[in-house]
Amino acid sequence: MKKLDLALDKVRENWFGVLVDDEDRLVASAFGANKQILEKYLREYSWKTSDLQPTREENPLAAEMASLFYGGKASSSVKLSPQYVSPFQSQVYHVLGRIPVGKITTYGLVSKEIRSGPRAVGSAVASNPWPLFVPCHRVVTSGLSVGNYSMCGTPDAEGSFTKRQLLEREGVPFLGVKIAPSALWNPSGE
DNA sequence: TCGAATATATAAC
DNA sequence: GTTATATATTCGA
Repeated sequence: MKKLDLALDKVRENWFGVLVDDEDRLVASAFGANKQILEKYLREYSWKTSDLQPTREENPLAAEMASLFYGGKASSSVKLSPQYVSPFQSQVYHVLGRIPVGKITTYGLVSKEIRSGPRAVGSAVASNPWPLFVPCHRVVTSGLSVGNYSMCGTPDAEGSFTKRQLLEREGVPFLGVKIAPSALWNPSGE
């Protein structure tokens, strides 16, 4: 890898940032209301994983990410750069990629699918470098409450609120603070 | 290597 | 509602 580029875009009240490698593959993505926090997060991720500091560039992937955030569809051709995630993380993200739009699954069901434990799945989902592109917001607790969500690396109430909004825009039905059981998707296909 | 820290699940009160 | 305990993976001293 020769270089990394960092691209930022603002749509309505949020900033969207992507880190792409020299083959235009997505290394990491992040979003949030605060541009400085967003950029700092992506630069630190870049430094920790590759020892490269990215240059500032334009990239259409940032706008695509905004589209996903506001309920649009992904253009199918986004390539993810796999080199900075563990084998265990890859397994988890493969399962997440199969969750249909408008459905959710739980940390426990994902862990059964790959013969691991729910807590380990939680850690892997929390460290997803490609939020929105890998739909980690579609994983919730076994009690069907929304659960936690990190933005720029930190989980908080704001994150959980955003997670719920994402799910609602995708058509996931809520009953009060819980998700309707009809929206549950089981990765084992039963 | 080991101990602590997780975006958990389950059972018990 | 609250604990207590089991659990897999990761990270740092």
